[in-house]
Amino acid sequence: MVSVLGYALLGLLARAPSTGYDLTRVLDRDLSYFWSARHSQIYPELARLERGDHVRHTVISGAGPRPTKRYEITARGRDALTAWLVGEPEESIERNPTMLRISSLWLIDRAAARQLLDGVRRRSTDRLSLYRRFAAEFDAEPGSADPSQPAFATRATLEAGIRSQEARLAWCDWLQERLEGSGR
Amino acid sequence: MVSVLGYALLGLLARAPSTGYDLTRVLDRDLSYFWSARHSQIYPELARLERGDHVRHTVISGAGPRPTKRYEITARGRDALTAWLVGEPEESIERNPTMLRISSLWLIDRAAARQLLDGVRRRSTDRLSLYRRFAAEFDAEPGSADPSQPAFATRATLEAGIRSQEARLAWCDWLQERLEGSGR
DNA sequence: AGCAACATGTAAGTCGTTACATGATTTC
DNA sequence: GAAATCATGTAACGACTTACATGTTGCT
Repeated sequence: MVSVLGYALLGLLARAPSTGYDLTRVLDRDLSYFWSARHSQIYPELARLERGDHVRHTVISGAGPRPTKRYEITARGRDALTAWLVGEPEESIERNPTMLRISSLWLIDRAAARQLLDGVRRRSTDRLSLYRRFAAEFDAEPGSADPSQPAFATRATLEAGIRSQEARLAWCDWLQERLEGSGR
Repeated sequence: MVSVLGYALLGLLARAPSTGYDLTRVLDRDLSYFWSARHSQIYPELARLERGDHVRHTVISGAGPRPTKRYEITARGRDALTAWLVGEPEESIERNPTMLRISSLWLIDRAAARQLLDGVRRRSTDRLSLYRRFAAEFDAEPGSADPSQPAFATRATLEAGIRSQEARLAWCDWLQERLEGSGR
């Protein structure tokens, strides 16, 4: 039994062998816009994946107080990952704090509503420009057009992020018009 | 200290007094497309909100083995809710299993990729038609155009859902073209 | 010499899900 | 009279966050 976090780690390890620290940089610090995890979750999960023979490690030289471990995916791990990709999707339980706030928008006056909406718009704008910058970098590389390359998949997730933020910004305009339009 | 789930419950109770069972129907079964919770989480959370004087209950006649409790929001609860609405947003940690799958799309062949993408498209289409049906119902009512009515806020979240799904479907088309276009 | 980055682990606590438990009222 | 719905609670477990703990290497 592999958890979703386990599949996230397998997906990264299928791209390149990495240390737990490398994986943490991707999932905690960097561009973790569709999955995130802290190192305190990642290290135990790697140990569990190893117990299930989905990854294996070799000790390499490194700067930590403990032995530095370089993990790589096993054949069994790769099989489990590809089986999951086309398998039944988990019920994605949406938990969207922004929309939760919006659902109580009727409680506050127009000025407060504008403030709330401006915050949403600003964060969305920031996200969008970040994604567009990354997407441009990928488009400059050759691998991003080849479906068998990791860069292709990353570019696809970036496109989803871009379109999602564009849609949200258009929604902000729609809502603002409805707010201002009413003689409240 | 009120949790996000606490604010979700306060938001519902600000609309109408309810039993824990009523709240469960909304957050677990019904249209819980931006927040969800099970009854085992809701009942203890209501008790905690009551300890903090954010809600209060009165016992009414009902069909359960225990006394049926009708909760209503207090002035303090309403203040906490409106303060949260315009306060600092929590870091919304995106956890998107669909995009996690897509990020490993490069591992599988064209047929499997098409299968994965078709699943995404189908679920998105279903969601979209559901949201559109609900939105049409709201548009028929008068309150949905008045920003001080709960129906206005619900209609706004529905619009966000609609636009989000439309964007995802357009993204599916984009990705499919890029997949088929390459002579893989 | 000092600081940032490297590097891995555990512990305590919160949030959320699944399962256990119970029994009255309404509908067919 | 059987089944669905109403109605509230607890227990065990898994997922995730925050905090504790430690020490090396490389850069300035």
